[in-house]
Amino acid sequence: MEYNFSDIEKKWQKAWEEADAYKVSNKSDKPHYYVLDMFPYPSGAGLHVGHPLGYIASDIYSRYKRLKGFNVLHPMGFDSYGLPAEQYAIQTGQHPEKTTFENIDRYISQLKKIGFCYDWNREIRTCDPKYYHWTQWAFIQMFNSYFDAKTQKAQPISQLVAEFEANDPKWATLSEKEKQERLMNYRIAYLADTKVNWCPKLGTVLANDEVSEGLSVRGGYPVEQRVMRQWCLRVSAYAGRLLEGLDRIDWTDSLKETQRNWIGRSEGAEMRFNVKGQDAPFTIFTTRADTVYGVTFMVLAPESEYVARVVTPEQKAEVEAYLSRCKNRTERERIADRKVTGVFTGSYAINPLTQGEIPIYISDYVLAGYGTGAIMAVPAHDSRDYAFAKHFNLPIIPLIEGADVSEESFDAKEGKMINSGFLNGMEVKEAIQAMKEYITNTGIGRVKVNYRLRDAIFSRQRYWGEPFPIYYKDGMPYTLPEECLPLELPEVSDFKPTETGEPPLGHAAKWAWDEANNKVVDKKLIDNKTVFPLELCTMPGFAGSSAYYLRYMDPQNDKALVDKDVNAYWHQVDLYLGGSEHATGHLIYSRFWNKFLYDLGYICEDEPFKKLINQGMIQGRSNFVYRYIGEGATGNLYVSANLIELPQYKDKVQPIHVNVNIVNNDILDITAFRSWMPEFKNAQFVYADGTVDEDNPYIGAPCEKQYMCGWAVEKMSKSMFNVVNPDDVIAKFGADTLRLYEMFLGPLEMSKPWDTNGIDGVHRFLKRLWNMYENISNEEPTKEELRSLHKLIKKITWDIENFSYNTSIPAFMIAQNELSSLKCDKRAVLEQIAVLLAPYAPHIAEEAWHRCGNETFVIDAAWPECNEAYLVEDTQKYPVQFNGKVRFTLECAKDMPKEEVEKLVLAHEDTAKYLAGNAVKKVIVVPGKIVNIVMG
RNA sequence: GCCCAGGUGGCGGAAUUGGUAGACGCGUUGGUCUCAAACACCAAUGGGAAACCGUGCCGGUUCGAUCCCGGCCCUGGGUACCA
Repeated sequence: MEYNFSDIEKKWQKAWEEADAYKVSNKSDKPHYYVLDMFPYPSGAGLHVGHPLGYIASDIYSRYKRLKGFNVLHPMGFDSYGLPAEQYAIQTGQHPEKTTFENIDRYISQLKKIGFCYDWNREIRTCDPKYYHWTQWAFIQMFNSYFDAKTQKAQPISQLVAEFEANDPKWATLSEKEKQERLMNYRIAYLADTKVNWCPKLGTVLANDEVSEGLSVRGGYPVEQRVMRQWCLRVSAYAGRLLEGLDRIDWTDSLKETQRNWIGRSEGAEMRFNVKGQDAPFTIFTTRADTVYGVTFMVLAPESEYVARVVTPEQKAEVEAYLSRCKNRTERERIADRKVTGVFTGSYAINPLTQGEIPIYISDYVLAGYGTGAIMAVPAHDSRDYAFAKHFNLPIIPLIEGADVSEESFDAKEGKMINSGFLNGMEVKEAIQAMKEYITNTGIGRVKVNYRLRDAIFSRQRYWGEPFPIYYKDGMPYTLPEECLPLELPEVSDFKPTETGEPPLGHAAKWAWDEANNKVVDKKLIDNKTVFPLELCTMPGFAGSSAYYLRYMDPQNDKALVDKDVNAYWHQVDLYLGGSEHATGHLIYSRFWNKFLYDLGYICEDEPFKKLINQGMIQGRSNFVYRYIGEGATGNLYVSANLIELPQYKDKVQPIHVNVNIVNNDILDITAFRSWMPEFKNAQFVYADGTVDEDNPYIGAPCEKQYMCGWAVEKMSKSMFNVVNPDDVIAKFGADTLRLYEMFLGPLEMSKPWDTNGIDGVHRFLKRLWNMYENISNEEPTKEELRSLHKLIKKITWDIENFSYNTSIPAFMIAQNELSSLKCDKRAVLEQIAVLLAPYAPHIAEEAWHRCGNETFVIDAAWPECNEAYLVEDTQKYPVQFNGKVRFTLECAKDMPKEEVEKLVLAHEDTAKYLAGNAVKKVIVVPGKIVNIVMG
C-alpha cells in the first residue's frame, strides 16, 4: 500500500476543522499551559520555508503538552500594521487594508497546510478595531498614570494631583493649561519636544531600535536628528525593574545579556562644578569619581542647555559656527567620520577639590541624551578624552602609579592612586568609594545610577497604524472617554503627507471630536469650543504587538482587554518562541507594557513570558553557474563547479545565481535552465567530466552529462533566487515530511541554511513507517519489541522536554528499523508509536492511530509512560581498558553491583599483568560504562 | 573595541557534558531487481598499506578530555563615542 501523504493530510485537516479539534476552553480542570509564537507581519512575499521553523517547534511542544494532560493555549494572529503595506499604498493607491487582508489570507492558507494545532477561533489582527480598541485603551491608561519613584510603580495621575493639591500651595493658582503642562512631566504616555530619528524618505520618526547605523531598519533610508513634539512612553522609568526582572525568567543567557546591555545600568556620581565668575554651577555624571584630581578640561554636548550660559561674547561666533556644523551632520556622517572636533567656550570651571581653573569645551563626542550631557574630562584615564586632549594640546595628568600615558590613556580600573590628594595610595576601587563618600558629605555631588535605556518615541507620521484617542483643546491633549473606543481609523483621500507637511490623517475629512456629543465629526466643524481637532499621528508598530499575548486569552471580550478571572487562569505565556532580533524592541516594550498593566492591577503577572526560546534563522542556500569570461569568451559558456579551480578556468569565470528550484543535489536541470531566462536559451556547458558541447544540444535527446553548480549560504531572498516555498515542499513530500525535515536540519536555536538535499531520507523513513501499519495483529508484543518501544518513549520524552527535536528523528528511524527487522505488527506497539509521532507528524500519526482501531483523535490520547524495566538487558558488556586502551570485553549480569564487577575484573588480573606487564594499581568501574584498569 | 554564541568526515549534524568520537541522514562507491531508467532494497564509506593519527591551534589537569583550566586563531550575531 502506497503512502499517499496528500490524501491523508487533506483528510485529517478537514476532519480536525469540522470537529474543531483544537478549540481551547478557558474553563478546565486540567493544568494550564500557554505556548506562543511571535506573530508574523504578513508580508506580500508569503511564507518561505524559514518562517515555519519556530511554529513547528512550538506546535510539537503544544501537542506534547496536550498529550501529557494539559489544557494548552496555542493561538496565532497577525501583526498587521506596518510600513510595507503603506508604502505599497502610496505607490499604487491601493488601500493598505486590502493588501494586508490578502496577505493574511495567503498566510492562513499556507499555515493551515502545515497542520498546526492553532485554535483559529482566537485569531487576532492588530489592525482590527475590536483589537486596537485595547491598544488605545492601554494608551489612555498610560496617559492617566505616572511612575511613582518611591514605590517604583505606576499610579493613577489623580493621586499625584491630590498630592499637589495638598502639599503645593502654588498648584491652586495655576491655570488649567499650566496644570496640564506640569502633569505632562509625569505622565507615562506624554508629549514632549525631543530629539528624534527623522526619516525623510519614509516621512516619519523612528524608534531607536528601528534605526541601525544611521539608516532605517526597514528600507535602509538615511535618518537624521530633529527636534519634534512627539508622544513618548516613559519606558526609562521602568529601567530598574526591567533589569531586575530578568533574574526571575527563564530566557537564554545571551538574550538576557543583550537586554542588560540595552538597559545599560551604570553606577556613578553626579558632581557640581562652579563656573568662574558665575553663581550657577553645572552638573556632570561620572563613573570615575576617583579621577577628579586629573580633570584638565570639561566638555558639553552641543545640544546641552549649559552651552548658552557659558559661552563668552568673544567666543560666540566660533561656537555658533561649530553648533551649526554639528546640526547639519546626519547621524550617519557623524558615525562614519570620527575626527576629533570641538570648540572652546571661553569659560572656565572650578575644580571643587583643587580649586584649579579648567577650560570648558563643546564637542559632539559628548551625548546630550546620556547622563547630564556634560562631562569632566580625564585624559590620562579615558581614551576619548585623551584623543581630545592631544588634539587641543591640553594637559594630561596621570593618576595611577606606573601608568604610561605618553602614547595612550590607561582606562583600566586598577592600580594605586597618585597625584590625588587624600586618595593617594588607595586602590582605584577604594578611591571611587572614598570619593563618593567625600562628595556626598561635602555636598559637592551625590551617588547616582544612570541607565542607557531611553523613553520610546510613540508617534508615527503615517496612516496605517492605530489612531491616538486624543484631541487637542487649548494646545493641550485630552483623551477620549473610554466608552467611545475604539476610535476607528478614518478613510483618507491620499496616503501621502499633506502639502502643509501634516501626517496623512490630515487628509481625512471626518476627523474632529465633538466633545459634547462624544463623537467624531467633520473637520470643518472645528471651532475649538465644542469641536476640537483630533491627533493626526498614529501609533508605531510595537503598539499593537506589546500586549497581544493577553488578548489571545480572551479575544472576544468587549468589556476588557482580558477578563480578570480568565487572566488568573492562564497567568502568562509559559513558552514563547521567536527570533532574537526582537531582543531590544518588542521584548523590551512588551515587558514594559505588561509591568504597567500589572501595576494598575489589570493582570496578575509582572513578567509576560516565563520561558523564551530563540529559534535560529534559516538562511538561504544559493546555487551558482559559472560563466566563462576568459579568452575567446562568447558569454554563453558555463563551466561546471568542480572544474573552476583548474588553471584554464581559474579567475576566468563569473558566478551567476541560478534558481535553486531547478537544481537538484547541486546538479543543474539543463533543460529547465535554458528555458528559465532568455539569456540562457542557447547556453553551452563544460560538464563535470570536462567535455564541452560542440553544437548546441538544446534540440535533440536530453543530455546525460551533468553540470555541477556551486553553492553558498546567503540570506533567503528573491534576488538570490534561493527562496523555497513550503507549499512546493508540501506538494512534493507532504506536510509531515516538511515538519520532520525542518526539525532534522539541526538544533532549534542555531542558524542554519535550508538545504533541500536530504529531505528524501526523512520522506523514505515515513514511507517505511507507513508500511508497518498495513496488517496489524492483536498479539502480545515480545520483549525485544517492548524494549525498542520503551527506549523510544524515553528518548522522545527527553527530547521534547529539552527542545532537542533534531535528535528525535534518528531515534524514530532506529526504532522503525529495529521493529521492522523484528517484523513487529503488534497493535500495542504500533499504537504507542503513533502517539509518540503525533507531535512531529500529526497527519500520518492520526491515520496510523485510526488504523489501530481508535475512534478518537490521536491528540486526545495519553502520552505513553516509559517502563524502565523493559530497558534492562540481561547481560552487559564491559569493554575493559588498561591505561585507556581497550584490551578485552567482560560480560556480566546487567544489575551486578559495582563491587562484583570490580572483583570480576580483578579476577582477570593475570591477563592484565600478562598484557601490560605491570601490577594493577586502580580499577575504575562506572556502571553501564567502561571498566578502566590503571597499571602501576 | 566590547558582549554573546560557535568551530567535529565530502555535507547537515550525534555523543543528554569526563568513559569505545563520528549516531542518524545526505552524498559517493559496489551490488540486487529491471530490456533499460527511475523507485526500492543490501553492503561499504574519517585518514593511513600498517603501526597508528584524528573533534580550530598551543599548553595544562586526569588512568582517561569534543567536554574542565590557561593562552591564541577563525566564523556568525548583537552593540557602539553611554563618561
